[in-house]
Amino acid sequence: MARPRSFDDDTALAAAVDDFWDSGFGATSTDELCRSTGLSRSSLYNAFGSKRDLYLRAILRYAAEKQGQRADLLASDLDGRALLRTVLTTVLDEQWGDDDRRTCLMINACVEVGSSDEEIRRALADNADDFRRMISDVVRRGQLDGSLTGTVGADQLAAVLHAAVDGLQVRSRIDRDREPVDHAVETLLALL
Amino acid sequence: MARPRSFDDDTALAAAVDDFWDSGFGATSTDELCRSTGLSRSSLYNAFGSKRDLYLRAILRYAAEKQGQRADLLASDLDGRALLRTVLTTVLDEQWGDDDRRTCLMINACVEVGSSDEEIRRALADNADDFRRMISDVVRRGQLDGSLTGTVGADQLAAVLHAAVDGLQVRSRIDRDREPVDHAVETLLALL
DNA sequence: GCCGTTCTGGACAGGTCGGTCCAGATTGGT
DNA sequence: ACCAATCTGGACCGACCTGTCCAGAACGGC
Repeated sequence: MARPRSFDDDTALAAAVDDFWDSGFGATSTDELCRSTGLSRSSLYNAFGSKRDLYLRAILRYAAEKQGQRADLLASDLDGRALLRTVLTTVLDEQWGDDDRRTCLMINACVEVGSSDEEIRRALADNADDFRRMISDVVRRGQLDGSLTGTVGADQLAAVLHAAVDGLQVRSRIDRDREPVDHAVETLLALL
Repeated sequence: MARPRSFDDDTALAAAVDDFWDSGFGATSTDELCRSTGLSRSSLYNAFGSKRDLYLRAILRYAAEKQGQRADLLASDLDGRALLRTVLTTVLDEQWGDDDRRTCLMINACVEVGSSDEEIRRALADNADDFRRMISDVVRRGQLDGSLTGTVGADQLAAVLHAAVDGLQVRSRIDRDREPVDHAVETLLALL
């Protein structure tokens, strides 16, 4: 009935995720988005509407991917304490393995956009809730198998652990050496 | 010998701090800096050199102010645990009292600029070290007066506490209700 | 009152920004 | 072979960006 699209939406979206992750929303130009996706301006705008809409789609895609990775981790048969350590170090591994040592796209978006766009805010909050729920599941597993102490509720601990790992990412942006960050993870685990 | 400046450098700098805190480095235009400081373009560039130099000065000024506030807090005669709670809630009070619920300028700068500018990176790292040292002092006080347990070293705990309060600020950007954040502070204190 | 020096207002330059628009290309259905 | 519908390349728009420049203003010292 009509001319078909000559590119794959999700492939283009993946490239946009990387751009926004690199430079944030404001500092990513539509020219750069065209370059990295390989799309012309018209195709980009025809497919995604606006830079802001594309940003929202990028955040949702990133969040869905992360949620999948979390499910994979939960399928592990490690005990609760070991799995919790894995969860925390996996986040930091990803950051320290990145050339620019980028913080999680979600943190970047929280800081840059925050609550100024309700739809984006909700996407960020949903992702944060998902992550906290996952951490809570891990802690609960540890409390049941005895590898973690059970004096404080898993949901409460998850909120603290989530905040701590986000803060460690911020710290990793400016630290030269990873050792203090890993040390903080061990200190955190020693408290549980 | 020459025409004197018709404005106060530090007053202008204070206005620049607020601009950069509002919008970050990239999204703050030099026009906006002229408007908020009341300076003309020539005066702004004559006094501060470039937008990047002004940004660095703004960060240093903000850090110095924060360091002063920390010294004031340390002069309190609260016991360690109560003072630690005050330190953490003061940070969050400031954020939740702000209309845009801005995260600390240092966090913003870490996320936006990171290590891409060595001079700025050092300023951010110095401030983070100062803050951790202060938290460490507070924890040590608590361990000496018995209000906090002494099983983990104060420096180690300070790193965790610093990360947690930074993470809670990120969370505060998108949460609608402050209660979960305060609850996390209490959970954190319950672990010590 | 004049001089050397610094400051100031505003115009200007050269580039980039997000977004629109349209003519022409490309398809599936008939 | 033709149509309706969608996609695509690239020109284009008006706004905004950082930084420069210069003519003239405003001072302290003499």
